[in-house]
Amino acid sequence: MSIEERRAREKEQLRRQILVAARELFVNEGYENVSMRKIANKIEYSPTTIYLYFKDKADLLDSVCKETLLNLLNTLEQLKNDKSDPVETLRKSGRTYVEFGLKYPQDYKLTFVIRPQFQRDLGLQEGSVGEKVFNYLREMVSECIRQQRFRQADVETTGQVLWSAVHGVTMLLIDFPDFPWTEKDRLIDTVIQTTIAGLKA
Amino acid sequence: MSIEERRAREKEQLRRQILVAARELFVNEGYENVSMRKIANKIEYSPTTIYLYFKDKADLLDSVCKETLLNLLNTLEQLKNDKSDPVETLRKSGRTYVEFGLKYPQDYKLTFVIRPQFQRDLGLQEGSVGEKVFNYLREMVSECIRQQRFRQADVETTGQVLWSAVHGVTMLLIDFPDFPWTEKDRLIDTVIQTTIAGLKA
DNA sequence: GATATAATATTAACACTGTAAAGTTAGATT
DNA sequence: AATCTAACTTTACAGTGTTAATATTATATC
Repeated sequence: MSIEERRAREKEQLRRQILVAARELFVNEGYENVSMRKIANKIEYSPTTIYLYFKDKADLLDSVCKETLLNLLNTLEQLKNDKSDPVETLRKSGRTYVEFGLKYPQDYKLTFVIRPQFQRDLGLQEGSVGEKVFNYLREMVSECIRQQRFRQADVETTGQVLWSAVHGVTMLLIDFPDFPWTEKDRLIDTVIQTTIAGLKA
Repeated sequence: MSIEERRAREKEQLRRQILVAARELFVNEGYENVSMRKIANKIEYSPTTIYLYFKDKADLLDSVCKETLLNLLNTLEQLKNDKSDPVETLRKSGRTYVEFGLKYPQDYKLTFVIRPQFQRDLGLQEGSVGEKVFNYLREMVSECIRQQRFRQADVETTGQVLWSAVHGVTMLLIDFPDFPWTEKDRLIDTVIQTTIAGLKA
């Protein structure tokens, strides 16, 4: 069995190698400026080898994005221990989300804009990482409502409102870096605080 | 001079023809699935003719997007007459913005996501249509603050917060059509009302 | 009306792209 | 040692954006 295991390990290694190369290129040069040949060159394999590990270029993108979502989830869940003030935790989560997007802007766009363009029916399938991220948000929100820190309202809608706000400011800051924004940190805080204030009212 | 005029007219006509064909294809098939050859076929000219009217494909996209912004601006400015309640007008403007985005989702994404990817330094140049759209928002917001219907705050920041909210919900609804959203109209209203409520607090 | 000139459109070509099919090679099994 | 099989490569196809050179057309001049 050892041989098979080693083979499986090697196969997994090459898969990861492709993934790492693809992410690096996607992030640095943009998805549509990266060709399968470029990725292949980077890992020193022939272009078509990639197709033995990934169905096509979109599938490769898909796998890269799943990793990104996992990173986001891990980053967020580090805040979960803080059980003191649910509203404060939610605020911090919002900041963390936006900061994640701005720290890896290309990854963020890949995941939340480019991927849905190539991958149809991406509507939070059972057990997906995307679902887990949204579940995190659900928990935070429902705790705020349970403790009556938020106006009594639908958890789903409230969560979606918050997501809209943080996604909006993240996307705008990424896509229009030359726009005369208010000082960035202040803008992000104001977006989050305003939304939270609106949910209390 | 009449001949020159006719020529200029004809030239303008073909330019428009290209623009119309490009918009239709971009909107129906997505920017990256549309080739210059496809556009050329549609207007029954050779592919390279397009290059006599537009610098390249990105320039063509740019022109299409400028038109889209002009449409958005016109749609919004129809609300300007309503001088009664500035907060109500702002709310309506928000709804109109989102509805515009959802009515022409591909145009919206082209303008607010794809274009910035190809066109660098798109930071609201003097006299641009984009600037006019943001000026519209500025006016609305500053009237709300002047009449003390909003908490005393920076007009710029407040405007940017509102833009974040409506852009966010628009993008999410476009990009994740299969997500289990709350009933769409209710979500849009809640996003806008929550943000406005937060700006009052 | 013939010819020169300018504007406009086309053809051919280049260096790419994603990907399918067929061919090759190295290692394990018999 | 022969065979089988998984992994990888070569070749090829139909398509891409774009440039340079060429051809066509319509106007202006003689």
